[in-house]
Amino acid sequence: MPELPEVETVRKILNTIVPGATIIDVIVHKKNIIVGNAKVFRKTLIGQTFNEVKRVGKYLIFTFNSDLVMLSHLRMEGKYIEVLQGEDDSRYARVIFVLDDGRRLCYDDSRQFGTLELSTTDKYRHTKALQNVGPEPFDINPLDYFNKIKGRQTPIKQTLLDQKLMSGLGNIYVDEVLYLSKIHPETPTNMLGLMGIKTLIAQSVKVLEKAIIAGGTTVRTYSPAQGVHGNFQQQLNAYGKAYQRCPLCNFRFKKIFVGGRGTTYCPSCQRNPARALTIAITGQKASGKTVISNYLRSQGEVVIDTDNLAKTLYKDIETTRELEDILGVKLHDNESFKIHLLREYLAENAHDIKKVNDFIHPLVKKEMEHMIKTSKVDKIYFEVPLLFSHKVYELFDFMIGVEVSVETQATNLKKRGDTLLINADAAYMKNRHRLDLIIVNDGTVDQLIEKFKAFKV
DNA sequence: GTTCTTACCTGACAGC
DNA sequence: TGCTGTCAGGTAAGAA
Repeated sequence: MPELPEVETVRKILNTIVPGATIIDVIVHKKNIIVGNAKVFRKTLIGQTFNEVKRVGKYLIFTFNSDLVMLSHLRMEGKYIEVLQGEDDSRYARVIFVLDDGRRLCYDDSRQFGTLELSTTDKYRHTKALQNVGPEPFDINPLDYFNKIKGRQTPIKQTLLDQKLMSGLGNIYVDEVLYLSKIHPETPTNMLGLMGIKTLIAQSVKVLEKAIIAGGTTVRTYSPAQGVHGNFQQQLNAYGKAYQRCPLCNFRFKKIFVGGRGTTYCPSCQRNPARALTIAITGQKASGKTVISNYLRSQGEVVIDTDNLAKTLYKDIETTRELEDILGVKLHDNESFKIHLLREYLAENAHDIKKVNDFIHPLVKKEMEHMIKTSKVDKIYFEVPLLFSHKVYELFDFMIGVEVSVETQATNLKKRGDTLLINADAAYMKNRHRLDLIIVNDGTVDQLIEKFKAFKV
């Protein structure tokens, strides 16, 4: 994903390849890459000799031995590949510049998000594209930036990604900057003071400078050019580290979505001042979750039981009617929902349990989100047996799992005459690597509580 | 003016 | 094995 350091790396490579070369033909395989008329684009470029390649934000600025300028944005997958005489064009060559010395410069872009646009030396700064490019962190005046953004309520991550306000940061580096600044990505922008903004700009400069020296970052499908790999991925602290341990606090990095972007942060180092800390208590069936919940309540903590939340949903006639339609079976008697009818149906039609879960769990998740958003306390616990269903775990900063031996579990289940239809243990076992703390409940209730007390946030 | 949503596009990968 | 759905994310455009 080309952000400022990757674009700078591409610029440096291009300056060793293109200056002095004259374009004798332009082959446009995909017209949608070109801003404006592709025929005019081709005709204008033929006969032009490349000069220096410059950069503004994430735009490459190709100059020529004339007043012509070509603006190139790589977007997601764009790259330039030099092809020597006799070699094949690159796999996703969308626009090919045929040079007078037999080489070909391929603009390669599998996803075709990139753009190429012609302008002139005196006009390109005023094109619509560059009008939307704000100052880079190296040049920005912190007070000006602060004054522009201080009224915004959007998460700071989205503000930092807004190229009009400040250019250069993309999804990878913004996570790094926020982690190093110890600022939660969802912190409302207007909750950060001038000092916070100054910290973010200073860290942006540091991160981008280091990344430029390392030649950018090579992740997933992106590398700056064929055979060229940046090394900054080895220095990444947060990006791509979801559910690994934070080296500073040993809690696990979490992954959430901010403005639709995958976001990794450390919930312990990066606290969100705008909402309560969220802690999930999950575990195998009959493992002792409720014992911990009751202990927390006795200590004055707020603990929400998600099983009860689900039961509340069954009191809403619109919800139960919808469930009735989904299953195609009668669940009401005298306009009143009867849970025993659902239980009886599922006992005989176990394959429909998934249908019920797919309907109920998202509703429970939504209700939980609402509770977190509107909560006035600074810490809120949820007892969540099905934490790993429908990505409910994304709601939590911290997660604790309680486990028991098979024998103890069997004894506990027998004691309470358990008739649960839903088996959560498989999902739990598959996802337990995401948990911050696993408590093995192999002793007395007091011993279980003592083990839980080791968890401190 | 701000905020949110959708579209652009295709390869990689997980899950069934 | 093959199919389907989801995710990756920079930016523009339009709606709210």
